Amino acid sequence: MERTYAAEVRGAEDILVRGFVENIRNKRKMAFIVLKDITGKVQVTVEKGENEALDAAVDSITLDSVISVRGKAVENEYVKMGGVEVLAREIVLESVAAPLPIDREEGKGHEKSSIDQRIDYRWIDLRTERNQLLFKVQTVLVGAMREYLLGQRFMEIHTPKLIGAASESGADVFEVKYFDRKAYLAQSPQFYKQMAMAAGFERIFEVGPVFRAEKSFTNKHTTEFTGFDLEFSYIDSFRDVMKLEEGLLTFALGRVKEACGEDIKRVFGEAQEVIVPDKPFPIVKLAELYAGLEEDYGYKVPEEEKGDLTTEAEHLSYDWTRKHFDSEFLFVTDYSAEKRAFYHMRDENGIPQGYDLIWRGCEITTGAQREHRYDILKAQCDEKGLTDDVRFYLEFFKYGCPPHGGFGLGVDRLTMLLLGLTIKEAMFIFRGPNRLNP
RNA sequence: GGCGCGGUAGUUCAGUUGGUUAGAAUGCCAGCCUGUCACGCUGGAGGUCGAGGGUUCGAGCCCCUUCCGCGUCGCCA
Repeated sequence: MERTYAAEVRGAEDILVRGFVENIRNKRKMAFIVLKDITGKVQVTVEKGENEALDAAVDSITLDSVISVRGKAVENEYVKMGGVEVLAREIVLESVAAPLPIDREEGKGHEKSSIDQRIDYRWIDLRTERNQLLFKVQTVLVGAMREYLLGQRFMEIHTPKLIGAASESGADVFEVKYFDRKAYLAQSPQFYKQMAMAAGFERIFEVGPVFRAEKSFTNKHTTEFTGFDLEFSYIDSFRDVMKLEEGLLTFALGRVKEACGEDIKRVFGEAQEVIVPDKPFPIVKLAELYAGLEEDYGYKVPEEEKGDLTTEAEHLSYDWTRKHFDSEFLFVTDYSAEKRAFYHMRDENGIPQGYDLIWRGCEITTGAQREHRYDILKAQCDEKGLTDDVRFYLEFFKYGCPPHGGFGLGVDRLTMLLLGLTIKEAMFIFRGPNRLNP
């Protein structure tokens, strides 16, 4: 018999619902079971004393067991939850759950277990409506971004994550054993994205894992995350890259609001409003941002930090951006060349032609026009002392390569900020310096 | 790596100046209860107080060592 989803139960003579037992109120003559599946919840009602097998099943059900229930669906205004119930004729206990080792939700007189404890039993934690909505939102978000790009002649590619040379800096990559040699986990698809440009692909993107061997302990860092990277050719300036990202995010947020905006507010709180930008994102130079923060909040950057954005400034920028531009997004440009990657193009004054995008006070993107002229690129590479490490990469630019640029966007950070969470809460499974399981 | 904080029932937490048998809520188990919906009521089980050492008549509490974890900064997406 075909299964009916909990949210779709209406009056019916014979129906089958299947799911987890979210709650059970087992009384003398009656039992009420709240069954939950991916769509929602429905009450299963059992009139006891008529069917021994049924009574026995009810008595052995524990919280979070998995059951299949056949019965009659009746619309009944006395049922607070959904106004409909399934009067059970048969209950099959598919799987019995032992008492749960964590509390997923706040209950009477207690908080839910800490996120770290919940991650130990993440599969149980993920059963909540809240967490399942999170991944629905992420699916809509990434799906919309893909749709947007496919509509603009982008191709989706998949670059290797197992690489032979420690790229970019060499310090923050994971080393793995590769037969009798060493290999490394890709800390960015950067070089391969650019190789695709040299290959004449013109416009590509990739959604895939990125590994960073950094002992970062913050609520927005993880050692493995999902990067949304793109790169495209024949641009005139890094402003073209910013323009594209602005269009992409505006489109994707529109889709998220449409599909999940109300659910997000209901589940994650009224304050979690999805705001679809309705005008261009403001753009400021890093020095201008610091001047603004000093003026409005008395924030002074330490001299040695001036070329980069500090965490405190990043947080302050949220309020500052809303106040001055009525925007949640902020493009920041004109970082110092020492702090930026060697492959960023620089102008005649040595200013990197790139940007960071800050959303709700958190960096979500670094983008730039890339240096595609071999001689200049090699010189910038020499300056950072990386030439030996990236010899293969430099080859990409020797045999013809269009001007191009692109950016990398953190999918997990995007999700986290969208729902007002920390990185640990926003990821399917968090990975950190002290966390390699489950 | 720097700085800060913390480890007490399955879970979330209390635990007074060092003083009998370490408490509560929730969960779990048993019993009662025709319609509950955070169901209710009664009873019960459940602890090497992270580990080791020390001070003391006496340590969950004070001291030392050690392990584990978290927060935050730097780093970045």
